[in-house]
Amino acid sequence: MSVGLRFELNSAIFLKNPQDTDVGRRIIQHSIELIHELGFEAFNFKKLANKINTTEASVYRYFPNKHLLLIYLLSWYWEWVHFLVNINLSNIDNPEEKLKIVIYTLINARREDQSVPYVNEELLHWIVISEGSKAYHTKQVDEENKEGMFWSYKNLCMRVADIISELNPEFPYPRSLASNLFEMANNQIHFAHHLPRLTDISDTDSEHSELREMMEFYAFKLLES
Amino acid sequence: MSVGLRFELNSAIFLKNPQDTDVGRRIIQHSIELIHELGFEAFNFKKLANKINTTEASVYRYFPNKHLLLIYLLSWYWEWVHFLVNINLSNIDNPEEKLKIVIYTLINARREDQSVPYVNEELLHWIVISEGSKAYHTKQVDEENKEGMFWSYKNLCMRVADIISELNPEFPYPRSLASNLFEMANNQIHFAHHLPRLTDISDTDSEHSELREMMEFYAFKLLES
DNA sequence: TTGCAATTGATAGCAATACTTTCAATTATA
DNA sequence: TATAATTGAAAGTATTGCTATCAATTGCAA
Repeated sequence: MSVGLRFELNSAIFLKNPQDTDVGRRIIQHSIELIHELGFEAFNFKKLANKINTTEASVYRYFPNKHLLLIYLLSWYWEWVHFLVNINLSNIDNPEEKLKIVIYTLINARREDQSVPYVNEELLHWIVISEGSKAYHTKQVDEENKEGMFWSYKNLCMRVADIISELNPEFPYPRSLASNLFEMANNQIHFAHHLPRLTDISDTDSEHSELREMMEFYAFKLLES
Repeated sequence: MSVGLRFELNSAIFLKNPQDTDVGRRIIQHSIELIHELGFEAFNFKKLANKINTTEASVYRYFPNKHLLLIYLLSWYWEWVHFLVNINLSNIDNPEEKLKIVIYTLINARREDQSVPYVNEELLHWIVISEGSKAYHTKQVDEENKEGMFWSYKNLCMRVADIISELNPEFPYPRSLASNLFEMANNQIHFAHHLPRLTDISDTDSEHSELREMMEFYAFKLLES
């Protein structure tokens, strides 16, 4: 039984596709809850196995370790955002409008009603914000990158870079601006929440409209010719 | 015997000031080398103790755990950059010039000749780039922040925010721009090195002059009125 | 210079983590 | 209904993260 959306993630990330089985989907669902609850450091496969009434060994049959599970969740998230971006851009021609929609979707993906029963997109967004950068801040980045494990993130990033270039073909830093917008979106939310002196946006704004305004200001100011 | 520079870091970070003793300074020196060599995840106090011919127990007498040792090293780095910024700005009045110098110092601090015998500033810079964000991406951020453990970073960031406001008092996002410049400096170097499709700057440029140009472009474009 | 305090070294130990292995029971599929 | 794939159960191992104890050494103060 296949339910709802299904993303084809790089098979180097997992040992057995968790989208295919009940245990697999329970791993996804409850690892999101547990990582969100405990933080990535305190999270482990034993606790996860207990929570979903299975064994450590079974979890290890899907993922070689918790780091790859994290990469899996993050890739899933970026595939999902990419999917939403595609939907939201389908009728749009004006590149300015496109960039605005991208910024909106980056920040507010969780508000879209496209959803998957075993994924809590809002919690997953918090994981992306709090733990996302750990995916590629390791000694094994290069090998993992060679295996294509960051493809989902890079691909979406480059999609945005293309829109930036479309908007202003003379702009010399489309990729850096794109990746910076992604990092900024996450960091500024994180700072607003935990280190408020590092940001001008407030933590109370659950729609992130201040952040959205700021990011639009950044992007369009930088891109004006 | 006190040697060279000495920074007063928040005493909540350590149990005993490592700057004061020989073992302490060896901990600093060799933890930098070892974290750089192994990455933060594979680094631990046992390996460190072996490397400096002491015991695990002794290391634990200085730092309660490796996470706080990381925070210590990062704080040391930001204090040191702050110190260099202060020196480099001492005769400068023009706020544009100030911001340029800040950007230069952020990226090229390791080239300055002010140095401390037991700290390899170049390696430490790599640690800041690769492991820096792990300091505040944990479940304990809020407690640690309450204890003032991120003061060095926040303080320098706010110093830069002040320069930004001086340059353009109307600019609505001085803190966000400051923190974004910090994050950008690190991330773009990291990307150039490991995930080159996420940036427009190249990895070959050891002086980071491309990055510097880009960051100046960003800052001044955003701040023009 | 003796005497006390602080620091370190050496050793041991313990609970938790990150896996791996084996084998039997169950479930899907052909 | 046979066969393969999947899971559960249990046990085991090496490493990690950390604490405790006590003796040896060193620093400093009277």
